[in-house]
Amino acid sequence: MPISKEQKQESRTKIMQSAASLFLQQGFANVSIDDIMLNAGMTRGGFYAHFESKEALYEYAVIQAARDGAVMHALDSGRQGKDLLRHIVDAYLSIGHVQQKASSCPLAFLAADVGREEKRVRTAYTHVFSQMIEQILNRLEALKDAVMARKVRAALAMMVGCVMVSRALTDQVLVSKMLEDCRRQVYQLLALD
Amino acid sequence: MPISKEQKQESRTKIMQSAASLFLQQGFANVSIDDIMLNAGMTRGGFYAHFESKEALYEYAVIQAARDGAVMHALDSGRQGKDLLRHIVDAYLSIGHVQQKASSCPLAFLAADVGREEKRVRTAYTHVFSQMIEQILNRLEALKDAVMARKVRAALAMMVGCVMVSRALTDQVLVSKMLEDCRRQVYQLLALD
DNA sequence: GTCTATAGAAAGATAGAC
DNA sequence: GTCTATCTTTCTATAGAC
Repeated sequence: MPISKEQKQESRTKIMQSAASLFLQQGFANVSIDDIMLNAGMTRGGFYAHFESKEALYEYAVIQAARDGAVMHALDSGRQGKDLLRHIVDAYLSIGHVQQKASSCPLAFLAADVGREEKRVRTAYTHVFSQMIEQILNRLEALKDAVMARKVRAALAMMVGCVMVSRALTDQVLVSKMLEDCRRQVYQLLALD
Repeated sequence: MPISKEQKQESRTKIMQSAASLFLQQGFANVSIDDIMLNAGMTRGGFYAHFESKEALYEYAVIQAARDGAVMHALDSGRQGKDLLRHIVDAYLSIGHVQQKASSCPLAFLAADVGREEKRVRTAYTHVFSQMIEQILNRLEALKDAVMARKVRAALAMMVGCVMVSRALTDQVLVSKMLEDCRRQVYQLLALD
């Protein structure tokens, strides 16, 4: 790849990472193109050399957010079977995930926004969701079957709902209960004890 | 109450209902005060006789959304015990709840937005969430105990996560799987079979 | 490809008539 | 209390220099 093409790709990636991070923290509508570009170390005007509109960027930002997310990193760690599942569940249903807005799960914190977007964005979300399920199942080896697939989907729904609700709550005792209740049920559902 | 006070209250309620409906469907940031007032049958200027700002309204809109929601209506239906639980779960984890943006659960579709708001809004959400759990438990009579409370919280998290994710997905086969998987697990968790 | 400057539209909030 | 009119800010997107 020529130098200029490489540099363009580098800028493009920076923009997508910046957008993914800001959309996760503040929501699509609350982030301006100015915010995205300054956060990426550039200025407003350069944006349209990479994306035709803010909406068009959203599609790629969803995929970028998944790539940078904690679940994908856990999948890259080489863990397998129940060890992998425990690792994902413990990290996901933690106070840190509720409090630190910096590294949040895109499946949870982009869901409401994405549900209101056009088809292209929702298709990107669907792809990310399906791939995440599939990759988890592929690391379960002997445990992988249709029943396990159903359990993983249900467990993921519970984890997503738990962190979403918890982040909106002000009562920290209730947040702790939610995390503990859901962790316990997911453990039981996936037979992780 | 004098006529004028009654009329003011009536207008105020209309504004809150209009806002609750629009915030649920489009998200807080995508709805303008103009939208809210026109949807309530009034015009822009009158807004500030009722609320000091759009943010201040949000707090009351969260409570109004819960009052108008399907779960509260199920609680008002007089059902009790497992019959009530089945009724709530079946209505919640349905294609209708995923597709019809008109009457959505505020605990799910306001969560991401509320999590980014100031304390007053999040306190209103916390109050709504706690009350919903408490009211469900109070209708379970003999079934009500600490273990059941844990199960209800976990079940609610799964239901919230399921409809949130499902509404963002484009693959309708996957949506059906999510709804069915979660319904099955919630039934098992709450012993509704 | 990235910059500064700016056009054009939309939004939150206020002023004053009735 | 509700209306129309308007101030001010902010945003998306474009134009033109380098």
